[in-house]
Amino acid sequence: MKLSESEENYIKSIYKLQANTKKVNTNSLAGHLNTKAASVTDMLKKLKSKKILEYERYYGFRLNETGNKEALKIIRRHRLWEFFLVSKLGMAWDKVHAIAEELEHVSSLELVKKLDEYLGRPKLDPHGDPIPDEKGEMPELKQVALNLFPFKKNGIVSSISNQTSEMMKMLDHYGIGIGSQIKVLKTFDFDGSLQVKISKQPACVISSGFAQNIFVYDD
Amino acid sequence: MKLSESEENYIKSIYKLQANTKKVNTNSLAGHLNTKAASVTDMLKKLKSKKILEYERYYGFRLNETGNKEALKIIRRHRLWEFFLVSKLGMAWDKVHAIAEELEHVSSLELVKKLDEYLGRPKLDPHGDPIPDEKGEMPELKQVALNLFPFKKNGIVSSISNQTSEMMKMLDHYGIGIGSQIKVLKTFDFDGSLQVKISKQPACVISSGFAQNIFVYDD
DNA sequence: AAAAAAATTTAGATTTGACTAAAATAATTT
DNA sequence: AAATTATTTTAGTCAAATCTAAATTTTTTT
Repeated sequence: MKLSESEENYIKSIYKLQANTKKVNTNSLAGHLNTKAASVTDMLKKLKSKKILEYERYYGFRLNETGNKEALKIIRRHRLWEFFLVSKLGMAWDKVHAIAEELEHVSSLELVKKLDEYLGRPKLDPHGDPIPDEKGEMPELKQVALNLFPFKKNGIVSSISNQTSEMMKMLDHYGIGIGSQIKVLKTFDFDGSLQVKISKQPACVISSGFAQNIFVYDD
Repeated sequence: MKLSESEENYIKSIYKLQANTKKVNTNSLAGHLNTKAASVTDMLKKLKSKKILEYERYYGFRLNETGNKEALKIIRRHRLWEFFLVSKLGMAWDKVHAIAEELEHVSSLELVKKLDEYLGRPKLDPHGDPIPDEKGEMPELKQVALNLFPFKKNGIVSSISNQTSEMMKMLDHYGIGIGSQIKVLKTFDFDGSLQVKISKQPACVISSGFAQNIFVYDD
């Protein structure tokens, strides 16, 4: 299905709004997209005619199966790009959203597939939101601060909640970045510090305060 | 300067055409952009009013200083993305142009800067075309097949002119990829094979046929 | 259940970019 | 240098996506 940038933005917003309410209404979508209700109505007709949307006038709307699949593809691209921008380019996680909003509309299947592989098939984006897989399945995972992560489990670093340069220096020193493998071996009750193993490096000890800012999910 | 996708495509095409002829004419631009002369005229007026274009009706046109700078920015983005797609995602060099045509319109300055750094500030794209630097300067470099590259000079691999899986296997074996450092130590006249040093690996010998497909530029 | 308020849709305009057909201008040929 | 041909521009449409203002439908209030 070939979709315009605008259609894709509508689909994405409807997808997000319909998670909360059974039927989405025109005004809330207009609010979400920063546009006017009349413009929304126009687009709803178009999406209905493209058989992406269940829509009866005056009664609200929601995406059908096809629409949901399209939404998941767009969200997948968005989150993969966010992951790329943070983990590879080292951009701050609060700056990547706007750029990913543009990149997500480049829809080459091969590109998305190769990008996913290159990034190591990440499951969560840097905000901790799940990245739908190729089939549109959402991994049911949550990220947890490293100090709350269970012992001896393989974790993957999904985000860092402190983007200061001091934090960066420490991350760099320990060789920790988005996507790194990490395992907690034990904790010391005295000051809450943790012994951890990072990828293939020898085990080391990190402070509790440091660990609180490192978010991890179950591999 | 904020430019629409369409405006950017016009600017890019004018830039390319004006390299050959002093003044660009409407029909050739229409041909280049796969559109009609009348549409071109409309856009010329717009670009003139945006003070990007020197244009007198019926007499041809060319970009002014501002226009040239904008063109170079777009070309820079295009070629950096092509480099990314080939060197990092491993896409075939004849497939990346179409995708880069879309990616090039994402114009965040920070994105371009970080991408450039991440890629190691490449000077040529995978087709051997120069990548303008941040200031819009075009490096004056040409790629040469490795078998014709001078001895003992540091070269950077810029493209591979044979994208078969057999070739890929060999490249992989030798640890050669787009962006690799390479130096020719000597050649053997008997069969034209070359002793080369690749990045920090120990020197090794490669066949002349292999070297003919590896393009390199002077570092 | 009628009136008032809120939400939604329609009608008509606007902008961007493209198109066709006709008119204007430039270049070429005789 | 006049006529023909080629190129370019103008005039008028069209489609996508937006908007405002008015009309319609639903919901809420009295």
